[in-house]
Amino acid sequence: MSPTPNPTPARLRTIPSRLLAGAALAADRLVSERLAAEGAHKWHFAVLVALAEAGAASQAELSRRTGIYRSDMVAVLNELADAECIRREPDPADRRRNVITLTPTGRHRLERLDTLITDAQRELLAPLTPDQQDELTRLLAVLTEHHHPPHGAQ
Amino acid sequence: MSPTPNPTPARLRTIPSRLLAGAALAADRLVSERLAAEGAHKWHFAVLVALAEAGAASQAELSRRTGIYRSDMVAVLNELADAECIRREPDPADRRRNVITLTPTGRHRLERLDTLITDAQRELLAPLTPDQQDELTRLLAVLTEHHHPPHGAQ
DNA sequence: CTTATGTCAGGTTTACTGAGATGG
DNA sequence: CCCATCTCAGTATACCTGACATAA
Repeated sequence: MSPTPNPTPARLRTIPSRLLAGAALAADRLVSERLAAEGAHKWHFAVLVALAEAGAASQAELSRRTGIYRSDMVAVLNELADAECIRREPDPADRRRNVITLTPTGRHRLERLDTLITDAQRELLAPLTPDQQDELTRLLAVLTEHHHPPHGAQ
Repeated sequence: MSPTPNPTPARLRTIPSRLLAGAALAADRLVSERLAAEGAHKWHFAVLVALAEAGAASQAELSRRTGIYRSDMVAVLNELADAECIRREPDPADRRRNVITLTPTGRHRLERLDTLITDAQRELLAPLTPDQQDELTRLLAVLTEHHHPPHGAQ
C-alpha cells in the first residue's frame, strides 16, 4: 500500500525552463564524464576550438570567443600550458597582452576531445530522430541568440 | 582596425550540450529574476505545485516529486512555513515523518507565483512561433525522460 | 538487522564580482 | 585622464555526499 507514489506533477513536467535545466544537467554530466576519462574539461575543448578556428589570440579575446570569464580563463590556460597544448607569450605589440598559440600537441588533443564531444552529443540526442535532433539544435540556437548572457560587460 | 572581432566559433555555436547550457542559464535567470520580485525561489514554486497537485505529503515524498534533495528540502520548507504557506506536523501514523500541508495562504501564493512563472516562460519562448514552442517542449521532455538524473538514490 | 526519515554539516562546481598592477 | 589586460581573491548558487538520531 504505497500512500503516494506520485513522481513529478504534470504541471512541473511541462515547464520549459525546468525541462531546459534538466536536459542541460544531463548533457553536462554526459560531456564531463566523457572528457574526464581523458583528464579534460569542457573549457579546455572550448579554448582549443577557439584557437583552431580563429587563430592565436589574447586571453581577453579568447574569453569573448568562448564565453569563459577572463578571471576563470587564467586557470584554464595554466592547465593547457602545463599539458603543452598552448604557448603563452607576451605580445610585443601590446605588452599588456599574452598571445596564446595552439601547439601541435594542442591540435592533436583537440582532435581527441572533438571525438569525445561528438560521441557525447550523439548519445545525448539518441532518443530523438535525426530530424528532431536538427530541429532541437536550431530552436536552441534561436533562444541563446536572443537571450544572451551578461557577457560583454565582464 | 580590430584584429580579431570573432565572437564564438561556428563549431561551438552548434554543439547541443553547449546550447542547452546557454538556454538553461538564460531561462533560469529570467525565472529567478521574476520570482525574486516577490521574494520567492523556484523551489518554493515546485513544492507548492507538488502539494497542490498531489496533496499533503512527507518531506521525502516531496523531495521525490520535485527533484529537490531531501537535505535541501529542509530549508525550503522552513521558509515556506515562516511565510505560513505550509504547515509541518508530525505524522501520527509514522512518527519519523512530517506531514506537509498546503495552507490557504500557500494556495494564494501558488497562484501568484504561477502567474510569474507563466509570464517568464512566455518571454523565454517569445522568439519562437507557437508551434516551435510546443515542439521544443516536447523534444526536451523526451530528453529529460530518457536521461534522468541520479535522483532516486539521494 | 535493515531501511526510511528529518536534519545538519560539509564539498564541489559554475557563474559572477571586485580590485590591484601594468600598460595603451 | 580613461580604458584594457592579466591576475587573484572572493561570493553565491546548485548539486550532491555523508553522517547522525530516531523510528518503522
